[in-house]
Amino acid sequence: MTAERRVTAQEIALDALRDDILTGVLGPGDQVVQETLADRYGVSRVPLREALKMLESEGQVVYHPNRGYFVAELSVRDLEEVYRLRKLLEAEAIRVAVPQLVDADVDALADLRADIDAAAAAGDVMAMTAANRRFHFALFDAAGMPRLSRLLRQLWEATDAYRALYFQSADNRERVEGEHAAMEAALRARDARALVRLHDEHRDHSVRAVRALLGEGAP
Amino acid sequence: MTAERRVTAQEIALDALRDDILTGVLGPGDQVVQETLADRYGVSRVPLREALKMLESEGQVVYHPNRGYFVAELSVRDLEEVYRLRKLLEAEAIRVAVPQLVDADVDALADLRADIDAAAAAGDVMAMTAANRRFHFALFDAAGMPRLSRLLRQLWEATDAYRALYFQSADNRERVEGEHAAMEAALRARDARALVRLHDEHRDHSVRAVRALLGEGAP
DNA sequence: CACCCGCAGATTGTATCCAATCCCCCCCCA
DNA sequence: TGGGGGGGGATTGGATACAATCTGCGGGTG
Repeated sequence: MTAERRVTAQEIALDALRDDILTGVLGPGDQVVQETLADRYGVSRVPLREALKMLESEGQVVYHPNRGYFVAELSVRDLEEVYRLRKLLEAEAIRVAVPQLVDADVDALADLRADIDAAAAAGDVMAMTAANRRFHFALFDAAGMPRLSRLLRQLWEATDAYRALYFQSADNRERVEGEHAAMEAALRARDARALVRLHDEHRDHSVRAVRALLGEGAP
Repeated sequence: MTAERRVTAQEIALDALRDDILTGVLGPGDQVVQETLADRYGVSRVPLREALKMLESEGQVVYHPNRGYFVAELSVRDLEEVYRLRKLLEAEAIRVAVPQLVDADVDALADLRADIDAAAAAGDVMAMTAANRRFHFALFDAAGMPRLSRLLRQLWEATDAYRALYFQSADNRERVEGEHAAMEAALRARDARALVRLHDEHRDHSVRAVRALLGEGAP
């Protein structure tokens, strides 16, 4: 099912929208002007609107009938809620996944972690955020709970617009590198409890940074 | 925002689709033939497809490019996952909500509970499932965590196609009535721990019943 | 007899077109 | 001066039309 080839314009539009939101081309609060974007993506408005409906039900955009779609803005309150839910659900994913990991899984995770560091070294923030996501979700997906993965993806995407900013600070990138190394050690030790704790700290750092970003952004 | 009047065809289509899935007019595994349904709902295929995209990202239908949309089928494994996630998230909602409840909230919840019993007494299964949902979500929503509410709604909707069947048994209806009464008592006592436990038992009963339904359904 | 090619009907995917709605600015009037 | 219409342009909402794709079936072929 996941192996279905994608050629539809809706998929193109969905990917392009996600990318524009992630990279800040579409910033929080911006209206999504359908004709403009459809032209830019080389599709018509119908598949673009279908893509927007998916983003709407994920909470990445909000819809006002007859007025259009707007990139969702996160309040500090929203942000806290997202991270609180992530804490709950990621802990569950980790507790389920860790006992099932075989050595090959751990090695694969190590490779993914290396990708993050490589992207960081190359100074490619976009590649780094993408690799970062692959690393974390490889672990979450290992729980074998597809709905849980889906919910987590939604929660991560809700803060996509802010995550790229987070990684632009060299300080943050460095700290993340260290945290990921610690995670890998816990993985090798199959220490779920430690891994959960490391994730909690990891999130605490990033929520603090993003909260600061929100603080400036909102007058 | 929630107060926006809805007149768009997409909303009509979305409601109609949800209803058809809930009532079993569209059963698990059925293909959603767009033209047929669009005609039945009195809309064109464009807004119908937008509604389908929302259901897709909620997991109520699955999409195969160039083949169409199909009502999602739940495996026993899916079912267990949905209930496991509900357990986790509902416990969180309850723990947050209960300390914030004022007497008026509890009275409102009692009224909603009365609605369920009234519908049950009238033998109106559809009204009962609707009232049941209002009762539970009034509590969850009281946590003041809109994203949590949204995730819970998605999880509930994933089993909508099976919930109606559950309530068709008089045994189940009777047990649920007793469980709800116990919940109300715990609410009045502001006893979150007891309320969480009652919800866990409540879910255990229904997951068992739905699992039995799935067992027959899948040869 | 199994296989595969290809056609016809059905269904989906998307572009285009037009109607409905909204937003904003300007004008009018008290 | 302030408030209340009321266009007009911009934008969205939706229906239709057509192209692309899939599915099922029949016939030919090894």
